[in-house]
Amino acid sequence: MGNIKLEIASRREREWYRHRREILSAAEELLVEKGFEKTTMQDIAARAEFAVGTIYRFFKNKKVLFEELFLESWRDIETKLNQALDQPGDELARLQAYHRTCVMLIVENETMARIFYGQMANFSIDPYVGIVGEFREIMKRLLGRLEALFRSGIEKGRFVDLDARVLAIGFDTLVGAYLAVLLGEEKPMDVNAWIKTINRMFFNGIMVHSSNEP
Amino acid sequence: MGNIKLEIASRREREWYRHRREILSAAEELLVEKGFEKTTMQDIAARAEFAVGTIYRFFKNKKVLFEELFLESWRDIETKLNQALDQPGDELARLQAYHRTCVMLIVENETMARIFYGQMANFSIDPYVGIVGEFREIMKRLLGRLEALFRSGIEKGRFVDLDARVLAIGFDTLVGAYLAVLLGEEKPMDVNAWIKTINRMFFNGIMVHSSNEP
Amino acid sequence: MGNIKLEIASRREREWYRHRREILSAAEELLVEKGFEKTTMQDIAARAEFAVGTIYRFFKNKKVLFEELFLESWRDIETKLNQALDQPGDELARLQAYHRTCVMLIVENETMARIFYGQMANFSIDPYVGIVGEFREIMKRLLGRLEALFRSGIEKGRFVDLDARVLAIGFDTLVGAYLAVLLGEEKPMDVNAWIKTINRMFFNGIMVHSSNEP
Amino acid sequence: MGNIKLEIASRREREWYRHRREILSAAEELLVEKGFEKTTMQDIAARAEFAVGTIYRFFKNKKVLFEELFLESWRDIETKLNQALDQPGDELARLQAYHRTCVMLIVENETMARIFYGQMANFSIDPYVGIVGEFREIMKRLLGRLEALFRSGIEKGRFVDLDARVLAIGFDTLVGAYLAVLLGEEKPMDVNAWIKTINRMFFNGIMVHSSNEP
DNA sequence: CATGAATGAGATTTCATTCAT
DNA sequence: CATGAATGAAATCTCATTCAT
Repeated sequence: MGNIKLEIASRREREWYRHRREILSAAEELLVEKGFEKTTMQDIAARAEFAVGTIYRFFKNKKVLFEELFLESWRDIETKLNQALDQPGDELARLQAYHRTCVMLIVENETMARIFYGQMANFSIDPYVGIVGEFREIMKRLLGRLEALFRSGIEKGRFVDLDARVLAIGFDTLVGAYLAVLLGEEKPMDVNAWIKTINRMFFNGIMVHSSNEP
Repeated sequence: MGNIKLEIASRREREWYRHRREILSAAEELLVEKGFEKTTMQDIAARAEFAVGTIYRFFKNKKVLFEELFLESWRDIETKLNQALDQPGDELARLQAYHRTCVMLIVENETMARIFYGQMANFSIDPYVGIVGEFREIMKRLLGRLEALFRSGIEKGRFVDLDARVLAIGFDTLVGAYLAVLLGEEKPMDVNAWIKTINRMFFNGIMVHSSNEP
Repeated sequence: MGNIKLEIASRREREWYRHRREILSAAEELLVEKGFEKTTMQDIAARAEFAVGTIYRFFKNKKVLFEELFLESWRDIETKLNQALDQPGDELARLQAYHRTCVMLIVENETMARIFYGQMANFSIDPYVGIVGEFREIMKRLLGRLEALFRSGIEKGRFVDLDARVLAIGFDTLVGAYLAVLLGEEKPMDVNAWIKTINRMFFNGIMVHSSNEP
Repeated sequence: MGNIKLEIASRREREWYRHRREILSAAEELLVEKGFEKTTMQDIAARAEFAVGTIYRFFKNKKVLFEELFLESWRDIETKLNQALDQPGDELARLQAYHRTCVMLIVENETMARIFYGQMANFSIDPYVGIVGEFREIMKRLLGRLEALFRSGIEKGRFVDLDARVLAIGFDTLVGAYLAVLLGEEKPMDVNAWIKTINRMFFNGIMVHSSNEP
């Protein structure tokens, strides 16, 4: 008996979560296709195959819907990047793990990575969704960790004595640039070629002994 | 008589052009403040101190207004960057001129640079402004020139033998990263420190003989 | 067996009736708190601790729910006021009984009295609740009885020869004014002071021999 | 030249005011016919023969529209009643002037009087229009003046020594009762008969020397 | 020409009602 | 029967665009 009840509750819950995901996915698709302001709740409802009213059972309003869409993805991204930075190994190994994770994220989760990875910062979304703050916090935390990593490398004499903050920003930006390429190019660039070239270009520039062959 | 008419016509023309600029400037200000969709024609009219109807004498509709706003700025940016790349001197000197011009453009013309330089991506999401194509063309032309420059440097044995296209993209992105910093930081970063660090980091990585002290 | 069935039926019936009351009470509370249009069926369901669908097993629709809510209260009020007017004693005594009953009703059953007693008017504006007719009938019957009482008093020479209808309306309105005071005042007025003053003011004005000390 | 300009401005202004009145009148009609919540902006626009958007050029939103509708009428009512209370003559004369003015207001301006005169206080309008406060202030001011008048009469020994506040409320309510009659009756009651009876009934009850024959 | 009042299509959001579980 | 998720019609409000003055 208890099991049956539990199962029923569980099924409901699972269904609820599935519907929520369907709505968020529809919203994500439309966000890419039409942008935030041009995506209407009618659009989302139609794409998710629900009635408009149903959308509002899951999300208080349009703003909240998109905020939750962003936050869920961003937090996932932050977690994964943190895991990369927490890997065992020296500074170089960690940065390379960060790099690989970024590329993976971009490939796996293009939409959100596109927005998250440097390409968002302000635009059409900015004035409407009051979420930029959270986004900036996440960015600030990640940049802070990168900066610490570079500082540690500089102190240990592994990296040349450049501004750790600029290095962190530069590294992060370079890594993110792959996205811009993905967007702009008709034929997507080869991931490995990209990683290899960035590694050489960037780390050759900052390693004290340029014996870095990844 | 003919001269007078010409003068009158000329004055009219100049006035017409001046009004057009006032409208575009108002639109630019509002674009930064409120974003594209949230900026109304009434807003623009009020800011430019014209009547709404008057705006429509200058621009067929809202879409065209913003397209012309972007195109004018972007073409100006392209011209200036081309001039930098056309300077006398070797590849390194030209890249450094490009770099300096970018920073100058960002500082002088933040609004458009912000949109142009790397922040464009989620603008590309918005199909309303059907101008992304033109933007990509400009980018493609500039990247093509950068790529050629790198290829030339590699062929002359001045740069290490990396993929010229990746180098071009990487360089351009790094240069544009200054904008992200401007946006994200409370206290703006020192321009010179930035230029110096990027120069070292990047060119140390790709110069065959790292005797580059700008 | 028959008895058992009867008992079961009876218990069901009693439960059905109890649930119906719970729903009506919830609706009444919300009516006061939020007004008719702003009270949603979801609100009522939540307050009554039933599911929305259940509400519809008791009442065909929202309109009917509120109609039944009003009618039940109003019929109760009519019954009690009729009992007051049926009391033994002369005209004055009956009017005073009517008066006391009104005050009691207002105190005991503020919500409905508020709607019933004089505050109804701009409810009559609302055509949604098609119940105004029934309300008017009840009012008409009660006013008719009051008018007859005044006419009888006038004929017996106990009241001065004024228009019985206007007297009835005036009396009824004065009595109802206590409600307006209850609503408008921060510190509620003393019931006894109110009754005493109204008695004197009103009956002094219409009694032939003003020896009326209630 | 100046005159022409002035005239043009004036014409615009007059037209603006006229349109505003047309909208308010349409809203008032519909308020009586359908109630506040059931009256839609579409309704008002259709009745006033404007487009919906036009209504919003005159009133920020529905709430404000109705607030201005009420306030304008209420302030007019307050002014007229104050004028009645400011008339030369003794307390009795002023109260009778107040009474006559009320009846006149009710007859001339039924809708607003209906809402203003005791019949509003709380209902469908209450939870939506945040104007009840202003309404109560006006009521409080008027009741205050009535109370002072009664107190003055009591002190001069012209009225019997009853609670001045209850007298004020009672008088005001009685006077307003005519409205309830207007609403409930098919054949409207004779104004003069009403005034005469109320005068006698009420003032007989409170005058020390009942030589009051108006 | 310039003006800005008027327009009305379209967006967001609510909520009475239904119906599969 | 009870439930409450789903529905979609309808309400409010916005704003690009037109056009009489």
